Amino acid sequence: MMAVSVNQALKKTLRDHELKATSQRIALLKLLNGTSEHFDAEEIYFELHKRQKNVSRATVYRSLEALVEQQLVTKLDFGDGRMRYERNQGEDEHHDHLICEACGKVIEFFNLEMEAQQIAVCEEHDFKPSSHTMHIFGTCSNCQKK
Amino acid sequence: MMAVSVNQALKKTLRDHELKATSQRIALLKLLNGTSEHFDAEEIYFELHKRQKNVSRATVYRSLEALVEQQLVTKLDFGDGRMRYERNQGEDEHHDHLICEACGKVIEFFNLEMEAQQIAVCEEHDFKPSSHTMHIFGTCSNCQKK
DNA sequence: TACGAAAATAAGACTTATTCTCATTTACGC
DNA sequence: GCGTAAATGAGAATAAGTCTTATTTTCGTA
Repeated sequence: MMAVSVNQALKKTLRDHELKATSQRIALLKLLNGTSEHFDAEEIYFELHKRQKNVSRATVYRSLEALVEQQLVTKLDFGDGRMRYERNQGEDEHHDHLICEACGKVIEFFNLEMEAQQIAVCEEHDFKPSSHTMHIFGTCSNCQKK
Repeated sequence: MMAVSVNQALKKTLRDHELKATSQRIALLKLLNGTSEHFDAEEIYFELHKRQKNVSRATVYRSLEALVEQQLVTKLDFGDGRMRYERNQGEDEHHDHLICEACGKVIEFFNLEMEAQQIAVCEEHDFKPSSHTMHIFGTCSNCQKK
């Protein structure tokens, strides 16, 4: 059935990144794969248990770390004291975030001009960038009306 | 002597912002005022003690919170698990940061075009911004040579 | 200048996200 | 199928930051 080949694909993805294909990592990837939410570690732990995958908290953290290192997952810091995680879809799926302080909603955006300016700033300072965070905090359309 | 009038000025600053001018807050402002470093709470605690101001940790956190709320101080999150603080110099001293992952050096920059793009993105999404973080991580000029 | 209410502080207990330890289990090349 | 290196589980440990409560301080008013 379907599930088998999905698992096979995830196994291959993991192995292609020099990670052992443990059932825990497969479950974790599958979870992040199937959502646009930005889960934190505790939510991931809870969601996996809901799906009968009793992965330990330590493994959640360790696996996420490994996946982030392999750039299969991105670690996000929205400034509220815990990290969030999102699946990297393709090669060039980079985006930034608008974060609503009222309802927690996260809007993803990409702005080429902004990226270009970042590169320009780095060049000015002879700085070699490896990553960046661009988060705009404020109030979303919906929450402004309330 | 000099120190008196500096203290008087800081007292006025605090009172102008509806904060009681306690010796702890004055010492804290004076510390941040006199440095371009981005101290974390523990460093501030340590520096104050070095200067014979035995402010408690709780007060360091509470005072910083009050100063941030009054926009006298900016709270920065460089993603390493603790918050940093910097004095706001004037009204329009906003800037972003290049952070060297090798030596920890922080380079401040301001890019008008980038700020303009941020506003444009917000308008596109009918999003009302209150603040943003733009941090570029990478390797500084010096560390690239090593 | 002294008084008193409200606010701020000190000290340390507490919380919460994350990391570490170590005994046990699992993946996977042979 | 075997052996070894890597991964996991369970819970202890850590660390940044918050909370509690008794005490002290600020500052408007007398």
